[in-house]
Amino acid sequence: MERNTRQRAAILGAIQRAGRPLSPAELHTLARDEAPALGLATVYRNIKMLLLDGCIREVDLPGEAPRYEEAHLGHHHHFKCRVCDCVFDIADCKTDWHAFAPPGFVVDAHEITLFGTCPKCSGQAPLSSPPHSADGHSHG
Amino acid sequence: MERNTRQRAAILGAIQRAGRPLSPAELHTLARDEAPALGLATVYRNIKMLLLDGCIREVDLPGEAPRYEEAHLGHHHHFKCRVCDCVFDIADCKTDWHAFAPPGFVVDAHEITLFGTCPKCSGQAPLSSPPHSADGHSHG
DNA sequence: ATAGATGCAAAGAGTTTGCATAGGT
DNA sequence: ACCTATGCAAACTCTTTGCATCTAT
Repeated sequence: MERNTRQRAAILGAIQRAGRPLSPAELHTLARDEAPALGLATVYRNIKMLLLDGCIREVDLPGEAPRYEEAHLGHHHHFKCRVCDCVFDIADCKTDWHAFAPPGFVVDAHEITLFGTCPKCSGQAPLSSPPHSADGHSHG
Repeated sequence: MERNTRQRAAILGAIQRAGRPLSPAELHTLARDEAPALGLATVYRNIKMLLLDGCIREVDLPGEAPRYEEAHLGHHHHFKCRVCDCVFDIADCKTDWHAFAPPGFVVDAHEITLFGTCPKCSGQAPLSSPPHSADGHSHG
C-alpha cells in the first residue's frame, strides 16, 4: 500500500463516511461516486490492503458475509435490524465472560450480535424513507 | 419431506452421532459411510428440508460457514478454541440484552461466541473426554 | 522512468437448480 | 404405479487471480 490512488481514497472515504459496517458490494457502489470506473476486484484488493494496514477492521456477524468498518472505533458489538438489514454499533458489554465459560476455558475474546428491530423500523422514530430499502440507506 | 430414504437417514444420523455442529462438506463425508453414492446436492437439499422440518438447527459462528446440529439441544452458545478449532457448547446466558441495546431498539435474539483456549489445549485440566469433539481433528 | 495499482475477464470455491431416473410408499 | 428424492452437471454468486495498461511517485 504505497500509493494514494483515487480509488483507494474513495473506498476508505466511503467507509469513514458510512458510520456503519459496509459489505464489499456496498463499498463498490458508494465508492463509485468518487471513482466511477472502480472495479469490484479493486475493492476486494483494497479491503485486504487496508486490513493489513490496520485502517479498517472486519465485522463478522453470524450467518452474514463480512463487512468492514473503521479500525479506530474500539471494541464494540452490533445490532442487526431484521427489517431494514442495517447493522448498528452498540457499546461494549461489561459481562465477565471468563465466569460465563465453563471451568478450565480461557476466554480471550467474545463476539456478540443482537437481532431485532431498530427504532426507525419499529415506528418509534420519524420515518422519512420506507423501511424496506435494505442495506443501501443511511442512518445518519 | 415425505419419504424416509437411505440418504436422509444417513445425513440425519451423522448429525445425531456427531455431537457437534457439522458443515455440509463434513456431513457429506460422514453420511457416505452409510450411503456411498450420496451427492453433495442431496446433502444441501436435505439440510434445507431438515431445517424446515425442525429436525436440525443452523449454527452460525462469526466469519464461518454455517454448520448444523440437532434442533432439540435447546438455546445455547458456543466457545471456539483457537488452538484446536474445537467448537464447544456453552450454556445460555442470563444477561438482559434489552437493557444492553440503546433505547428504542427491540431485541428479539442474540448470538454469542467466545474465543479462547479450551481446557485440553491449555493443559489445565485432565480431560479424558471433551464436552464436544472438534472440527478439524477426530476425537473418537 | 519505475513499479505499484487498476480494470477486465477468467478462474475458483461454495451453493443451488434442471432434468432424467431410481426407489419409497 | 405414482411421484418424491436422488445423482449428475450446469448455473449462480461471491471472491480471487492473471495480465495488459495506467498512473502516482
